[in-house]
Amino acid sequence: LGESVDERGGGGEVLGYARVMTDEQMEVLQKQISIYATICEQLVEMHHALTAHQDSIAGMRLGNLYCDPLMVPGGHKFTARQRWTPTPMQLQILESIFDQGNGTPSKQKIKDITAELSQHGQISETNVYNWFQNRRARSKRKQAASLPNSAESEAEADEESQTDRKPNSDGPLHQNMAVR
Amino acid sequence: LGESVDERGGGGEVLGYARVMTDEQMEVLQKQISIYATICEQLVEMHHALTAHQDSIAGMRLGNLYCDPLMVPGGHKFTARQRWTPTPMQLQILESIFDQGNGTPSKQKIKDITAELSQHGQISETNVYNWFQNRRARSKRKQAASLPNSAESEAEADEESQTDRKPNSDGPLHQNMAVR
DNA sequence: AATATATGAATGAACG
DNA sequence: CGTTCATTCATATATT
Repeated sequence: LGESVDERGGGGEVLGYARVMTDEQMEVLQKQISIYATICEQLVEMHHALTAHQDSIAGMRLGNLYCDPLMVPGGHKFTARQRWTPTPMQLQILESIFDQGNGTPSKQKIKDITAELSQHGQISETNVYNWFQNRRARSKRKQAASLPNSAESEAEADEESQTDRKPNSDGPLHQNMAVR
Repeated sequence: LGESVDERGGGGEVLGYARVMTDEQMEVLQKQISIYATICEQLVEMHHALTAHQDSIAGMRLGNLYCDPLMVPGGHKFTARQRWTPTPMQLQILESIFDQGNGTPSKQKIKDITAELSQHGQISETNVYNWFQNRRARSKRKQAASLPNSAESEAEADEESQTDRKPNSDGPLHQNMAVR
C-alpha cells in the first residue's frame, strides 16, 4: 500500500476550492487508510480460511448484508432491496477495473468480472454492464460545465474542472489505494 | 469532527510542506476511506456471526486495532459537505419556469436558466438540472398518491412490504449487451 | 435536543 | 451511447 494521494495540481487551474493539508495530516490520513487496508486484508484472509471448509455457512455471503445503517429508530424495518447495490468490495473492484482504462468491457470480460464479483455478493452480468455504461456516461458528462470559458489556463489536455461546487464522485483521478 | 483540515500552529506560518488537494481529490479520498470502513464493518460483523457459536467470544481481538481518529461514527466522513440551497428568488424563478410546462429543460435551456439564476446567488447547471429532475419526479409521485385507490380494495395484510416488484438482479433479463 | 419532513444529490436501470 | 426515469441517500429545515 502506500502511495495514495498523488497530487495533480493540474495546470494550476484549480477552480473551486482546495484544501491544504500539512504533512502531519497527510500522514495521519495515509496511516488511516493503511490501517483499513491491512485490517481488510486480514479479515478477508480470515474469511477465506474460515469458509474454506464449510463454505456454505448459512449462505453467509458478505454481499448479502447490505449495510443498512439507516436510522429508523423504530419505524420501518429492513425491506428487501429491489435494485442491485454494489457492495463496497464490488465497488472497489469495479472502480479499479474502470481506472485501468479499457473502456466498456467486452461481453466476455463482463462475464469474467461478474464471476469474480459474485464472490463478494449477488450480482448479474447486467448489473456489471449497466455499471460500466453509467460510469462512462457520467464521467463524460462532466466536461459540460467548463467549456464556454476557455479563457483559463490551458496546461494539459484532459484537465476538467468545474465552476461551482458540483461534487461528483466520478473519478478523474486514477488513484485508488490498492489493497495490497 | 475534523472540521476542515487546515489550521495548525497558530502563528500562521507553516513549517514544512503542505500539499493541496482539490475537492475532487478529497472526495476520492473520503470515498476510499469510507469503502474500507464499510468493508471492515461488514467483515467484523461477519466474523462475529461466524464465531458466535464458538463460545470464545474472543472475536474482539480485532477490536483493538481500529483506531479511528478521523472517522465520524455516523457517516464516514470527516468533512461536511454542503449542499446547494436555492435562494427564495431563485426558487421563485425556477418554480415559474416549471409551471410553464416545458417539462424538458434542454441543455441549452439549463444554461440560460443557470445564467439568469446566478445573478441571484451561487448556482450551477447541475443544480438546475437536479432541481428539475426532482421537481418533476416528485410532482408525479404526488399525484400518484392521491387519485388512485380504485378497485384495489386490497385485502392487503402485508406488513409493510411492498417489496417484491422487480426480482432482483441475477440472471434472467439481459438487454442487448453490445459487444462493442 | 430529538425527531419528522422537505429536498438536493447520487445512481441503478431503462429508453430511443 | 446519450438521455431520462425511479428510487434512495443525506442533509437542511421545521416541528415537538
